[in-house]
Amino acid sequence: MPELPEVEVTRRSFADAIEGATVLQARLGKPLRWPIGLPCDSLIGGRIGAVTRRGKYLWLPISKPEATGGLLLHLGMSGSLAFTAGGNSPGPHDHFDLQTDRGLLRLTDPRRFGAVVWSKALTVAPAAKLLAGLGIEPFDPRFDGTHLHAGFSGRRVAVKLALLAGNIVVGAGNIYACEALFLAGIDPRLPAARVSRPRAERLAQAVRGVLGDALAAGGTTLRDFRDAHGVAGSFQMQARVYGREGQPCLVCSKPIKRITQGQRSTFFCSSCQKK
DNA sequence: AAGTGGACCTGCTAGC
DNA sequence: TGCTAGCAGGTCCACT
Repeated sequence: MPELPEVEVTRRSFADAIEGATVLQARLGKPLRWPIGLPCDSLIGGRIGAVTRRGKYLWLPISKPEATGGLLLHLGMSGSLAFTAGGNSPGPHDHFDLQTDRGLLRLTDPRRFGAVVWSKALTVAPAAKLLAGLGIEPFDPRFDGTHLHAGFSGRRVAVKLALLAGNIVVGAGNIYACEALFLAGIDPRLPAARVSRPRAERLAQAVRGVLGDALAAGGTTLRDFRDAHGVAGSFQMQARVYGREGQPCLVCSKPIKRITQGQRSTFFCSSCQKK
């Protein structure tokens, strides 16, 4: 589900409300991607700080007199967070609850590719290791065509896969990588190293543009994405290529193609996107 | 080092 | 109606 816009929309939808709350109870459901790394009960009494985001991870600082640290959250493919008054008993896909004096933060994640991991700080293990390979934030002013071009140099992989890898720039998952390449007019199969400087500049702008548009639209809701208050996103209405196999390109009317790259679907217009 | 493919897990849909 | 194959928003890890 969640690429950078969905994670950021989620963050914004509950960060202010939960900041300063005190943990009353915590509960785990079925195992997620990694063990949380501490007994849930030891979170009780902790005070929640300002929620931040790095790539597709959220960081929820929790401090106690005797222990300070936080929870690093990832929504995987199918995760979402809800922040509610509470009272509902957990369903079969609710795998983490953080009951606070201001409401219940609940992670729902059917496929359980998501994660909730305790770390004493972002700068130490295990958080530091998980964040170590991440590329630059797309809204960082230092992210531009020069940065992309440098990251692509020497890479023979297809540009789509280089974008998706997240070690050059974070945040563009399968939907937004397809969309950005369409907007930049670049064939997703082009080897990354063969993207020229000017095209890298266009691509950087396209990545930032599409992620920004998606953020403004509240993210993409293909099936089940909701923010922490249950609000769906609407960017799927604006998608130019993703999920549109066989439908006419909005620019040239030729049918959108679907191919497989790295065992994932890529949607593109073979007429508008050039090698 | 970079590239490739498998792994994790569940649910939904299309097709027979 | 029921079964099966294929697909899904992510990313880590082992292997070449």
